[in-house]
Amino acid sequence: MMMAEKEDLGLSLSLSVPQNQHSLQFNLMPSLVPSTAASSLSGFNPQKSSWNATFPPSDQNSDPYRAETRSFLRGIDVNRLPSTADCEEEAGVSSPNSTISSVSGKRSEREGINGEEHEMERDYSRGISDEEDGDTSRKKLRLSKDQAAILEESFKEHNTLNPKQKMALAKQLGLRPRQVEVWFQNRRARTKLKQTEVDCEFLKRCCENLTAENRRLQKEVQELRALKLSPQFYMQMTPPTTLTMCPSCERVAVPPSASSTVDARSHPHMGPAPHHHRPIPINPWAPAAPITRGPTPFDVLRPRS
DNA sequence: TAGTAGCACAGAATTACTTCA
DNA sequence: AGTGAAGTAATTCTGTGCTAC
Repeated sequence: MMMAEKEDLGLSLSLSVPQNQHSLQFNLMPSLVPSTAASSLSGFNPQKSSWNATFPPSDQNSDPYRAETRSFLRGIDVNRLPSTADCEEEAGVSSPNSTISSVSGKRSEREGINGEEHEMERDYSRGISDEEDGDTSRKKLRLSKDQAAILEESFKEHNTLNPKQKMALAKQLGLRPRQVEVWFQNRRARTKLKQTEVDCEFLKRCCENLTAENRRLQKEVQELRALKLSPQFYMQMTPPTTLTMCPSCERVAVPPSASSTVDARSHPHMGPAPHHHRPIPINPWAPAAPITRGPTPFDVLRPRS
């Protein structure tokens, strides 16, 4: 039933946003990206659309059809009170292969209808019966499988419609342009919802993985801390007490007696000349500060630049 | 040129209805 | 037969961008 229908919708979703919108480019865990991501919404690519060869994609900024519509609208009063025909069109009409369960009530009055569309709406209103006309409850149409399939196909080609596309599709389906428009609106909403679900799932998995990684690292830190306390570890290392650091320049140095990679004589503050202050021993094993990390043995032994 | 009104359109939220378990 | 959940067509509201004045 619904599940099968849902699959038929062909909702191929991914983390990328369709068309011109920016992709969600998480690079956290590439391996986690759902397989659908790669092929996501490829159907929406307007560039390869064969439909667009017939009907240029709608462009809000430079849509010639909009301009056409506007210039037409300039000739009519779009704010007029609904005519009888308009009222009838509001009652809605079922296409031959779709089903209507009840009769619709009101509809936005602000909506302007361009000439062609207007005529079309009126055409559909002709078949209305008296009983439908009198019913004030909202009409709900059930699209036939064929209608839904065609709508899906065109949605795959492009998820928005310009007026010409809308008209053509409405004509093809035997629906009112408004119905086609509404279907596309709802379809976009469903797509977005599905996309959000996918995104949430992905982020959830990212979070889980990061938590696991964090736990692993914490454990590693604990192990290293435990290790540094063991005598064997000390044996392998130069005793920290032999290391000294100049508090002035924070360079590591060793007393002349100790062998080290850093020659105290070459150190400006620790040469034969009397030092202006006493070098302090470095304790690399001091517990790290809660926020700023204290020096590790590796930090101390690493030659400074 | 800037400001504004009118318009179309899209998205979000919601309602109302249908279908099914 | 009644009911709740899910799906979806339709409505309403709001924001945005464009055009004409």
